[in-house]
This record gives sequence, C-alpha cells and structure tokens, in this order.
Amino acid sequence: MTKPATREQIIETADRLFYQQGFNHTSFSDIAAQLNISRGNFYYHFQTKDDILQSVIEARLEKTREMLKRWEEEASTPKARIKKYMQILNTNWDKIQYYGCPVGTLCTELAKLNHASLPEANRLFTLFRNWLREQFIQLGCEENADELAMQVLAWSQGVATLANAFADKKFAQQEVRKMCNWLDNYNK
Amino acid sequence: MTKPATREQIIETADRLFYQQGFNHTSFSDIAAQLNISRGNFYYHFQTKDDILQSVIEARLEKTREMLKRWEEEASTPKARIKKYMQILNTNWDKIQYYGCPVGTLCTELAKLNHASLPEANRLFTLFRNWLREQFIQLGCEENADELAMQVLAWSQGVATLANAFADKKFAQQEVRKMCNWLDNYNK
DNA sequence: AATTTGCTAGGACAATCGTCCTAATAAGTG
DNA sequence: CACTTATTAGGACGATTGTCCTAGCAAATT
Repeated sequence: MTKPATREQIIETADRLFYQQGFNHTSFSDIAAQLNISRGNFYYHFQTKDDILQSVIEARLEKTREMLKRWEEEASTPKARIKKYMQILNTNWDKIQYYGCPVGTLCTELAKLNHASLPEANRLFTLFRNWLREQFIQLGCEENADELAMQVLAWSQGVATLANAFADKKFAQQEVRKMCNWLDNYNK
Repeated sequence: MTKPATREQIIETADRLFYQQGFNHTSFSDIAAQLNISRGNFYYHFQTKDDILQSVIEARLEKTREMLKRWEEEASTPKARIKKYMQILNTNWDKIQYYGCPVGTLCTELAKLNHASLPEANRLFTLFRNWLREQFIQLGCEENADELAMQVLAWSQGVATLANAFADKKFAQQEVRKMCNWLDNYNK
C-alpha cells in the first residue's frame, strides 16, 4: 500500500507558489499546471483552497520545528543558536531577494485578506519567538528574554523587507554582521 | 468650470482599499461600491487597473513629500525630525495594527505579483531613505548616513510587521521609546 | 434654443476564479 | 478472475474579474 504522493506534492507546490506569488494570486490552475494534474482532481484531496493553505501552514510549522531542533543539535551555545537564526538572511538570500520572508509576507497578506487562517500563520512567528526567548533565557537574560526575542525577530523582518525592496545583498550581509557583533558583545 | 472630483475620489478610495485589502484583492466593484458609482464609469478616468495603481503611488509620493516638508518646518533639529519618523508607529497605530506599513506591504505585494509598478512603489522607500540620510548628514554622520538611514528604515519595517502580527501596541510603543533613546545618545 | 462637450450608467464581453459532479481508470483484495 | 476501493481527468456551474462599448444625461458654450 504505497501512500499517494499527490497530496504531498500539492502541498509542496502550493507552499512554493504561495511564497513566490502570494496566496491570493495563486490559483488551482497554477498549481495543477506545475504538477501536470487535472484541476478537478484537487477536490479529492482538499475541500477548499483554504484547506490547502491550512495544510501548507501546518507543513511550514513542522519544517520549522525540525529546523529549530536541528539548530539545537548543530550549535552548542545559545549565542551560536541565535546566530543560526540571524544567518538565515544569508543562507536563503536567493529567495528572500525576490520574495521576502516567507513568514512575514504570508502573515501580512492574510491580515489584509482578513483570512481565517491568519492566527495559524502567526503561530510561525510565535514558534521563532518562543525559541529565541528560550535561547536568551539560557544566555542568562530571564527578565527581558522575550523583549530580546522580539527585537531579533523585528530586526530580521525589517532587513528582509528592505533587502527585498532594494535587492541589496551587501546591505543584508552587513546587517547580519552587525547583529552578530551585537550579540557577541551582549551580556559580556 | 468645476473640476471633476470623481477621478480624485477614485484615487482616494483606491488608495485606502489597496492599503486595507491589498492591490490584487481590491476589485473595481469594491471601489465603485464605496463611491456609489458605476463600474463601467472607470474607463473614462483610467484605462486599466494598473493606471489606478500608478496614480495611487504618485499620490502617496506627493503626500509623503509634503509630510517630510512639514516635518522640517515643525522640527528644528535633525534628531527631532528623525523622531518624527519614528513616532509614526504611534501616530498611525490604529491603521498599522490592522494593515501594517503602507509602504512595506505594498512593495512586498507588488514584488510577489511581479508588477510593473514595483519600481515606482519602491520610490516611496527611497524617499524616506534619502530624507533620513539627509538628517543624519546634518547630524554630522556623513560617512555612514545612508547606513543609519537604512537601519532606521529597517527598524520601523520590522516593528510594523511584528506589531501587525501580534497586534501588540505596548511592543510598538516600547520600541519607539528605545529607538528614540538610542538616537538621543547617538553621536553624543 | 441649439449644439457641442464632459461625464456617467448599465451592461456585454471573454477570461478566470473556486467549487463540484461524473465517468473512467488504477490499484488492491477476495 | 471478479469485485471493491482509491484516484484521476475532464468538464460544467455560477460568480467574479478587468475591460470595453454605447446610449443617455448634464453642463457649458454658442
């Protein structure tokens, strides 16, 4: 009994297209064309377009959790882990340059659409926020750990938005460097 | 010969709806319904929807230029002027809470749509960037004036994005306070 | 009053949207 | 093999999209 891969392929392709083109601007036809499947076939796997979005968000949440877990294995100190987050701007530059931050742009769009899945999408932010806060707590900043987490989060969002607008890689790299330096000198 | 106000009303309403709902998600019908005019009437004033967007961007550019000029009149020192910019997050909080930053969200959306007017929209960013840079130059930071301008710009974008996602007014206020303090202590 | 011009309402147009139905095929089970 | 289930293709559906045409009203000018 081989599990049908179609459903996963739809989620995968929808994930990519939602990121590249936005949720509202991506149609069933777009996804179907990429997968060479029939448009009418969607209904067997998903009831509505919103259901696809829901699955995409869940998939992103899961992938993010795995990534954060991987970072904890790869980096032994809290500072090194936080830097993993900051380095995303360099690691994923090719995509960020064209499409911005996957989390920020999705939440922004769903907010404007007044979409029912907005709270679910915002959980992506919360995931990073809690994880960063935990790292700052381990760093010995119990009192303002959440504030620092929000600061790092806001920093990355701002840089991603500007780097996207100006397509300025040097700016992004420079900001990452500055932020890492700030972290190195923080708390001694 | 009374100038026809319809064209200006269309721009005005489109401006507001593009901000609240996004460009792509706002239809001719939406704008027409708000103004109680016929949908077919648009063609007399604008050839295409993209033309409306173009006019909206131009209107925003003009309004921004006037605002920056007003700030220069109202604030006598460069630091006071830069603070005017930072305070926007508090001043326009009611809107930012729901719709984010008008500039950032528009540029992000047009980037995803691969829209021809994206460069025009990005000029809104450039307007603020150059103005902030000028203020930092007057502050005596000739060498890194542009870098500082980008930093302030990125900061505001990040805070706006997060404040929108978490609907957190206290966070926004706190960040404004921190940023103003940073500015006060900068360059002595 | 007659005529031109500025502006508008209403609807037609093809295309596309998300949704949903049905018939046909593929896969799995007895 | 027959039979049930899982999956798919293709297209119909009503609604909505941006665009565009035309007839008619309103206003200004002659």
